[in-house]
Amino acid sequence: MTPVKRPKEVDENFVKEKEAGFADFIQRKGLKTTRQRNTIISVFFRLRGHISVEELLNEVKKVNPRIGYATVYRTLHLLVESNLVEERRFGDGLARYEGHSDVEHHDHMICLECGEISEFFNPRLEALQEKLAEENNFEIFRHRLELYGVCKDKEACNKRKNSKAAEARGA
Amino acid sequence: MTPVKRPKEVDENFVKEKEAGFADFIQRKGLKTTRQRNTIISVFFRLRGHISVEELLNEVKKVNPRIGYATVYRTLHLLVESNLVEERRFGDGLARYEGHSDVEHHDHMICLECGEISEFFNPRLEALQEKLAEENNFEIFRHRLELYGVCKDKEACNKRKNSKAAEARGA
DNA sequence: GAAAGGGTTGCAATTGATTTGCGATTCGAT
DNA sequence: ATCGAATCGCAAATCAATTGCAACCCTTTC
Repeated sequence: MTPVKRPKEVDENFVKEKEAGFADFIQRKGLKTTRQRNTIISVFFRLRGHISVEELLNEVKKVNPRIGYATVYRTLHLLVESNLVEERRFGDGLARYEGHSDVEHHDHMICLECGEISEFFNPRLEALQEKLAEENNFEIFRHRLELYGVCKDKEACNKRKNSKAAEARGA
Repeated sequence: MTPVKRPKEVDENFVKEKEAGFADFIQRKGLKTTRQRNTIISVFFRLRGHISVEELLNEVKKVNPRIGYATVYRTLHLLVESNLVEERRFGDGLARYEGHSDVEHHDHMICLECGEISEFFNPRLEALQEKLAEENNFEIFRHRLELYGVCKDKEACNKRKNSKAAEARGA
């Protein structure tokens, strides 16, 4: 298995690249650059993990409190359309967004106890999927694989669960 | 690849088994058998494929027009809780339900053109997932794999797409 | 560098799926 | 048949997400 590691610190080059990519997209589409969009994407690409709209909006509001849900939603749609961001749904009923192409395609393992989402990538898995599609006369554009279960390391798992619970009470 | 085949005809034994399983569950939980629940599960297990709540309600209303959304939703939740039915979401924003354990666990290929959902199962894929989880110190309870793409058989694909479009106009 | 045209924003209202409150009804153990 | 609890049906509420619209702000043009 190849666990996917995300950089720990904000990579300014990465952010710049994304911002440039978005500017390109905006231009190609004949849309406009705006203060709000800049704020949103700048904040978004400095976050890591699987961001919900609410989480993103909270961060965005720290920069510009007048930005509301609608603009965040609309900008996120543009980001998805521009292929700079992927939308995911893990069954808790709300969409999460992930800046990708830094870490290449990957799949997810979701712990039902502590909520930890780990990412992994395995070329044999990918190859096998291609093979199966081939046999079924099907062409894969993208796929989604999610493993739901629990961490075997109960100690670490409980720690995460508790810190999450504390967070929920506190905030 | 092992495509999963569903029986073409309603299998009365299968339906009976499911009904019995549900009765068991209801009893264990100290809940009650009701006319509505009986109707809903009887109708549900005679349908095949990935049923949306609306589809199910339509069918149910043919038997008892007074049954409404709430009861169907509530019954479906019980069915999921009892493990007789699986809930799935394919990204079109509405839940679909599938009676399972007739056809064992399987994954999905979804054509983005014609909407066809095919099912498949591959033991190597399953084994590989287990292996990856093992290496990551993770225990899998369940997983979800969806391949999104297009049928290579354009003719069949278009036919399905058109018949679906016609249906939408007609109904 | 002002005006024009069109995309964008923020807010509130809307949608669409799903859930819930509640009075009326039905179930099932006694 | 009776009684308490579970269930139903409906309408109202919820929740995430979308949309209508008047005010606003980019960009291009002159």
